[in-house]
Amino acid sequence: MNGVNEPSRRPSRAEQRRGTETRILEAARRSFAELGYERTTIRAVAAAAGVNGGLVMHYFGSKEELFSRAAKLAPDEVAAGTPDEVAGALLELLRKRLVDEPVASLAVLRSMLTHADAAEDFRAAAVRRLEQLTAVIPGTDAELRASVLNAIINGVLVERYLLRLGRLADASPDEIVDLLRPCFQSLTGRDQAM
Amino acid sequence: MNGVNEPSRRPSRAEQRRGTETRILEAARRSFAELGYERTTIRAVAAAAGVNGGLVMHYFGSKEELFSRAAKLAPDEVAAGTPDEVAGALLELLRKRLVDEPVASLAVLRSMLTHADAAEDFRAAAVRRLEQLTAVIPGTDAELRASVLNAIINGVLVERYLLRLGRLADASPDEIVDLLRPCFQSLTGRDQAM
DNA sequence: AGTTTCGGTCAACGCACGTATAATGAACGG
DNA sequence: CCGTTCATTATACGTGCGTTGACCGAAACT
Repeated sequence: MNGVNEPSRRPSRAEQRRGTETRILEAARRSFAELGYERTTIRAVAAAAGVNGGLVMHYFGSKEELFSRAAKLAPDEVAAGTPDEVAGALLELLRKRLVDEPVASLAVLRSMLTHADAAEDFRAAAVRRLEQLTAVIPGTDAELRASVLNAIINGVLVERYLLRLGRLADASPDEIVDLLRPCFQSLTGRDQAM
Repeated sequence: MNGVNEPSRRPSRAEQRRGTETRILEAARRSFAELGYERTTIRAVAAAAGVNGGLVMHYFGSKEELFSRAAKLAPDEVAAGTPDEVAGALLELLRKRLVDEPVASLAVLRSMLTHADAAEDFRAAAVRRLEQLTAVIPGTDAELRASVLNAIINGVLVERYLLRLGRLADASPDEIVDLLRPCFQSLTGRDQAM
């Protein structure tokens, strides 16, 4: 009667656990991204994941720990090259984020703004990313340029996904990236005295 | 014994009231800017203003209302002109914000990200500002350009004052503005087919 | 003067949250 | 088949918050 291809075996305890754990993490990510750290409640996350609130505590120990686990994201590297290449790489990075709307990085971003303490780890990660970006930009003010580039990327993401303001909220990634290319090329030091 | 020029008259009730009210509003602005909407507590604001918590309620009725009153800010107009002039005007606007670190606009910005409901009014204001900016930018994609410009301004402010990340946190306004000039000129449509 | 108005304090309520702990029942290992 | 483990639930505790209403005392008014 039931599907033949189905294993139909009841999931093992380990599978079960992994399953609910990721369901909780996904729900948490969504909530942190949409509501920020403070307004995200453990009970609501649990409900969205279809489990009891106590379980979230049992698995993650505390809200802060849940946040850390939910908002972990792979560091994005940007290779060295000519200014235009660096600009291109950064724009590709931005495009990727615009295309798949990375819930995790939104969770970090929004939560860094709502509860800096909770996002202390991510400050460190952001600083590292800045340093790395600085290293591939020429000029004496590379540090500032990197910082501004970072600010623009975050600004665009914030306005599109968090504030949902203006055309940036619905424009195609390609339009946005194309519009920003001259900006990025200027900031990565295209007309810099080497 | 006391200063001769001092009126030394005890302040009238109306003066008294206005005084404490503005003290409360200032304290609220600072708190909203630094902590965001959620983490700002009425009691803390009251304490910072040197009054009792109940009084804040008495004067403003609710936390939301306090926020609305505290975060009111004058709309900033940007005059029409050539693309380079518009860019210049926008940069001046940014410079002003970088120089006097406008607590009010930070309060709005941070709170729009922490509690969108509370900042509904300010969304409307932001939309109006965007429309106005769109009107002075040439080209068919003026709307998107305006939105991106707005995103950059907010991104820079967020990174400098809210995240305090990288060199943007301590660089001089002039440096920042100079660095962004080419960006803004490109976005205001300097090389646009009219 | 007496009375009203009103800036301001104080103590309390109700609620929602993070968290802790005990209990349940099914999977697991022998 | 029995004891253990462990995923999961139910319940309760403590706290801090927004909000309320009663109260006090001095200014304002007549």
